[in-house]
Amino acid sequence: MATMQDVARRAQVSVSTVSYVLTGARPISQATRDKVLAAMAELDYQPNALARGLASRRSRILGLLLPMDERGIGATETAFVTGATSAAVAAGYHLVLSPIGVGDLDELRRLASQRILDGALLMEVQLHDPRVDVLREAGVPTVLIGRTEDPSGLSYVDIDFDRTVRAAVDHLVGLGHRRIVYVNHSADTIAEGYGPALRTRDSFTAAMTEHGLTPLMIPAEDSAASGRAALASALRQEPDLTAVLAMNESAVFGLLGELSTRGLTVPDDVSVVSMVTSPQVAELATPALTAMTSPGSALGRIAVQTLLRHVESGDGEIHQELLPCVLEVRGSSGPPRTPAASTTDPEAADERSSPGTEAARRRAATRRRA
Amino acid sequence: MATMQDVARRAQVSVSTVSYVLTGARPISQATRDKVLAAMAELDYQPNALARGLASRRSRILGLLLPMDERGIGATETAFVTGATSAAVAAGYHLVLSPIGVGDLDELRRLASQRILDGALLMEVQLHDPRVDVLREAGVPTVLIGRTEDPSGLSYVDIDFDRTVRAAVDHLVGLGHRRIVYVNHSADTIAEGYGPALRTRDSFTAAMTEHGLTPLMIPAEDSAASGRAALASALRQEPDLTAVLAMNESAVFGLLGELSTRGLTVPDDVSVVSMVTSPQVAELATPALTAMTSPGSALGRIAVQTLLRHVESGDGEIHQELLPCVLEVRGSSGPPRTPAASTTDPEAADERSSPGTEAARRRAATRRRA
DNA sequence: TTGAAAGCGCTAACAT
DNA sequence: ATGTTAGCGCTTTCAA
Repeated sequence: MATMQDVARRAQVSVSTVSYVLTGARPISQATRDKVLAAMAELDYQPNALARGLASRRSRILGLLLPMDERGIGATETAFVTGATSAAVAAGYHLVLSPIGVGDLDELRRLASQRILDGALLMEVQLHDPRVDVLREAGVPTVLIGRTEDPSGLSYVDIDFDRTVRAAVDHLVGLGHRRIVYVNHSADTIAEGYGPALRTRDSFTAAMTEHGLTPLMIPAEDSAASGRAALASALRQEPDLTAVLAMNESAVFGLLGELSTRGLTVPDDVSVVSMVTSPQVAELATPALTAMTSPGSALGRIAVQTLLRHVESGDGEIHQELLPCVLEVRGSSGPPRTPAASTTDPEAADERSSPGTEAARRRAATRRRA
Repeated sequence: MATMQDVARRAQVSVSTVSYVLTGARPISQATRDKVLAAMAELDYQPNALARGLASRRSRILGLLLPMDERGIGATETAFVTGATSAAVAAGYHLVLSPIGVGDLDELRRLASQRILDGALLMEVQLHDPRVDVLREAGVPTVLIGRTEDPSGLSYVDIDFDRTVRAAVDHLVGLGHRRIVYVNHSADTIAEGYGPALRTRDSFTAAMTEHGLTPLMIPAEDSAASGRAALASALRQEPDLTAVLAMNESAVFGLLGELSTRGLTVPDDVSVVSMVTSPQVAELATPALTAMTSPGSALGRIAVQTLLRHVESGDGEIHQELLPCVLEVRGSSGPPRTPAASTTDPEAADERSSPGTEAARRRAATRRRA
């Protein structure tokens, strides 16, 4: 492995000159630069990142702290990761992911205090997230993906949940829906203080109230079974519901299964809108899900750019930015069958008595639409 | 940030003694060790990873090279990652993920030549994978997750696709199925030389032939739409099929949707078995999918242990290991309706002429089972 | 059982 | 515009 010494010798210059053509920290004459570059190419020289990091106190490595629960990483997070990675590479940094959650504080402390990372991106931020403190104590510049309860003094990028929820509710209300149920994350998650769950809850309540409608929220675990249960519970509390807004991607599938089991068609009997869902996942369902698509890649890029500003300027100014998800209408949302008056419609009444047959007939008619 | 100097001074010993306490590379008297440890604790000393790496030529960082396509990382891969991470941490290493695919050879070369990684785990290995060469040229010890076409001289851990496919086929044949279709990954993927697609194809052919059955394989893109098309194509080529074995997790959902659209119930009309699928994803479907569960976490652990053996012994001996997936029977598989003789059954013949209505009737009957 | 000191490969003053 | 050189914080001979 060639070192800088080798390059310097071969180009007949000093090591510092080689270093400076690499870093660009001071002007080098074109002739010298060419000699050095040629020598590098001939020797297939690659700088030693550890040596450079030790001398410059900059590892040029950014960490993306990404808790991995058993459910995996969704397409939404993936888009974020790829956006962040390409932004980092474009700036000459490496972006490494570390599957560190709120439970692995010791490993985080190790990683943060060993001066391996120039900065960190924190995903899945809780309202009270101990990782933020660990990173601050270790002096590692950080950008949050998400927000703590009081994010003053912290840079973050996050989804604009308020605008996202309102856009979803507006879409459904615009179609004529009045009885809309919101299937949120689990009660535990809410109790833990998971921001998206709390913020969407509040925004949903506000949006519905402003429309003169009654908000009903049902929490659901991150599983299909819980989605089924949530739908059952929703129908119990609101038998006339015509639309479901769901935050919980796993639950959505159970919810759809339960609707089908009950002979209820989507979107004719019940419209479904999925929040913060990638197109890929939305297309998995039958019919494909109308969804609020998250700006994952853009969030990743902005987060890295913000972080680099902090890293390179020795803590620059705070940057806080919210991006809304974008509504993408697919097959799972449509106008309600009987706008707010199901009993006046004889066919609808009939349908209620024998939903299976009726639903099957209707499905046959709409088959080719999906 | 305290340095080793500071610790040495405070403990009244030399820096080398402090270093030896840390590395254990030579015996230290208990008294001295205690002094040093106390000083470290008092100063909240953390070794500088870059300095240590430069001096020892060991970064103690392992890379997990994990291509991230737009579909995200499944629960299977996640289990692998967590298994690998905990094994690495237990050995005092960091495990960082880098979203590097076969397309990012330059970034890989950078990462590999900069001496940041002591070793690498390569996921989603292709039969002819250029990343292997890049890593070998850079002298980075590597363990494959998966196999190249000729893996001699390379350590790897992989799923035992042959045993997995045979177990799945045996399960279906044992239930009485004769017409079984295999929905594989896409034709492009196969052409590219993606190992799992090729190996399962061959094993499926062999297993079916050994049972005296005719193998039929249908390729499908990684999408629900393609899963629908694959089912349509399967029914065209094999109208009497009673079971589908699917490798492609995304396609499975489209396939299930298409079955439902056609009024075919699972598992009464068609049994479905999903390969290399996590319990979490299997539960998303309605009914829950009978699946071959991958040994993700164990694979991760074994891969890291193998890699560390290479790293620490300066290339130890080759280790190659295959682990099969385990069959987990859920609601999507059962005995076929008419064991291998559909034309002798009048009701079945009738069903063929008007599948929609007939199926709907049957569904009403089985509704409560799911 | 411990200490002294020479690097590891690079950056960044300080010179000229 | 370029060269000289003192570290960065640690590991690891070589000595004692």
